[in-house]
Amino acid sequence: MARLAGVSEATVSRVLNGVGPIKEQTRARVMEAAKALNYVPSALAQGFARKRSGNLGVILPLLPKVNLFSTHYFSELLSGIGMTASRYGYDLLLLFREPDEPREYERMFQAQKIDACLILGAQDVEPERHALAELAANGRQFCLVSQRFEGTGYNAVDADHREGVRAAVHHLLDRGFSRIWFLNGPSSYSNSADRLQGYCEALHERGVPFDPERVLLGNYSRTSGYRLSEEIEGLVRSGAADAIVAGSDRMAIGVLQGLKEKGLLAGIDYGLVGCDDSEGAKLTDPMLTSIAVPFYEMGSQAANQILSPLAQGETSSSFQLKLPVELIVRGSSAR
Amino acid sequence: MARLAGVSEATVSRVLNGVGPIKEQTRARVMEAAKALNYVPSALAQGFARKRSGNLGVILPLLPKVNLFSTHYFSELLSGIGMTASRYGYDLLLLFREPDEPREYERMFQAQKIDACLILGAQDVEPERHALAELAANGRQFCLVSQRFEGTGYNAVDADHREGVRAAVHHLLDRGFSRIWFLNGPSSYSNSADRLQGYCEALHERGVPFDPERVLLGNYSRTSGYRLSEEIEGLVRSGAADAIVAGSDRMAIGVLQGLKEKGLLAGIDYGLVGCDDSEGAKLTDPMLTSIAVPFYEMGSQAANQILSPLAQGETSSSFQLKLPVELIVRGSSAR
DNA sequence: GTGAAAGCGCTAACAT
DNA sequence: ATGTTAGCGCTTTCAC
Repeated sequence: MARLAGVSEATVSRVLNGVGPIKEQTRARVMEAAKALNYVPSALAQGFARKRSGNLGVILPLLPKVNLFSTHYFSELLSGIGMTASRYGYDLLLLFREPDEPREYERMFQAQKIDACLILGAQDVEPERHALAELAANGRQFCLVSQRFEGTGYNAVDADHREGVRAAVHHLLDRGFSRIWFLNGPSSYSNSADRLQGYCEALHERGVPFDPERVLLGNYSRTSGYRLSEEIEGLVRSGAADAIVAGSDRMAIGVLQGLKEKGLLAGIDYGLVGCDDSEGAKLTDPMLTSIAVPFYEMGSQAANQILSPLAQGETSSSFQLKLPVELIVRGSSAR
Repeated sequence: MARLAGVSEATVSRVLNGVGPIKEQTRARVMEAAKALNYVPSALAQGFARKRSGNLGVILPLLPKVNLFSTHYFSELLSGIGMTASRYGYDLLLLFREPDEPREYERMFQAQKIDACLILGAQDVEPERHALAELAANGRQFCLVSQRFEGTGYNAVDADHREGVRAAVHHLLDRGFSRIWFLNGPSSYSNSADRLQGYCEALHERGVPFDPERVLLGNYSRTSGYRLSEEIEGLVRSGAADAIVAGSDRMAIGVLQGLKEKGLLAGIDYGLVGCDDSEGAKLTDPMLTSIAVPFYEMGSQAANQILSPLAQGETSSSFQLKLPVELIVRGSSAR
């Protein structure tokens, strides 16, 4: 060890960790020795001694063949999380949640693999609720990203999907569309409920009665949108619908492609808006009007909220953030 | 500890690790106690004792605003790596490489944060070569994914890009295109050289002389393809080019969109093929003919090759895998 | 087949 | 301001 090089023992620890008072001279001597020996402390031993791993767990669903969420979603989120975590000296431990396996979040804490965790793509289903309750019961630090659980007070960072869809509907109404349908995703995602609420709210604000018949259900995939385009064609041709707001770009793109095959063009024959402003939104023809979500920022904030108290040894208070979204107008909602 | 519940001490360790001989009776007693106490061994202490972290490092470039690689690429790769790693009881430690920071790969080994690592998106530049040489010098287990370094013998898993582009060129020639240009990416990626070679090879096989003038240079982004579409328009209109093979779907899509704005349609006015068969390939109109790369499989194999010896305590031999790709024909190369 | 004991490399009281 | 010492929770010789 660097003890040979220097003269002391625990002092090395103090110097390297910047703890306690140290004479500038010895500090210099230690640093020098460390450099000379190219000394790198073992994070393993360190963690063991201070009972923390220095890892932030990131739990994410195993996307079998790309579904539900756009991959864009994950990579942006991960980058945001990673950048912020590294600022606090934390590393990311990636944990894939396999579809049917039990969710053993608590286990990772017990094993001391992670000091805290962020949960992406959670769903409001029983096993999930149970796993989260277990974490909460043990006082674990965790934060849900893009999903909230009513009546729990769990930490969460989300985007303001309600407001996004509200803006989208207003936009369509402003453009002269009046029979707007809403294509939503599964209700196990709180996002879905949020968007539906935004849809209703906007209609209400403009004096348009809400008609539950005008809500369709997909599963967030492009295929589900494509499949529904059959039904939607009829609606558009009969005049029952003149615009669609879809809960994801993927579904919107499915609709756009399906209707195009049937001779109906987005932005001309009907208005179309997606959600998430994924990369795909710029690839369709016409390009897709969509609601941009600050994924990077969400990841960054979630990591910050969780890590900042941990790093300072402070006790953390619960938080629920809702970040603003932005309507990006493109050709699919022209007229 | 479970020692109270059972009767022994080190025996618990033996039972839980399935090491050494143990009477079936005691084994049962220990297991029972473990279950009763809901005992989960500390991976931290375990790692400390046996000097290994149980983590597989995954190094990836911080994609600032999505570039070079499609995000599809990373999520597929990560899933493949994650699945395989979990089979070996390893967790993934994600390490973002910031653009200009020194690449401190070796440091993560010294700190014992990881036992081995996979490097994604490496480039053939000096700092990278240096960092890798350092790893090799210290006998670290690592594997490059989607990048090779000539004359080094480093472990690598790659796709057969040469063969992919070769197939693409043959396909275009078969379809009656004859003045095929190639839009390549930066030469710091071995992929780029591979693809160029496939391009030359195919032309050669069909008796078409290779003309270096017909090679354009982009940076793998959609924008770079879009920008080049200006030049390409001229080539197509003058008859100097009637088809393009691009080194990435992103560049191909940029070209497709740019030329469409100028009134030239892929699959009608010219042939177009991309690489990677990303999600975007199915979103353009016409859809993009592309070369499918088995990213998931590549990740899975890389993890397997690295982890399998580690887990068995065997010594590992070096490997260079090249997985097959598949040409997916769609509208952009019709005629 | 199972205990006993040493020790992995560091941190954190406690002394000085 | 710095040295001493006792572990952190496991694995692993080495005896029995």
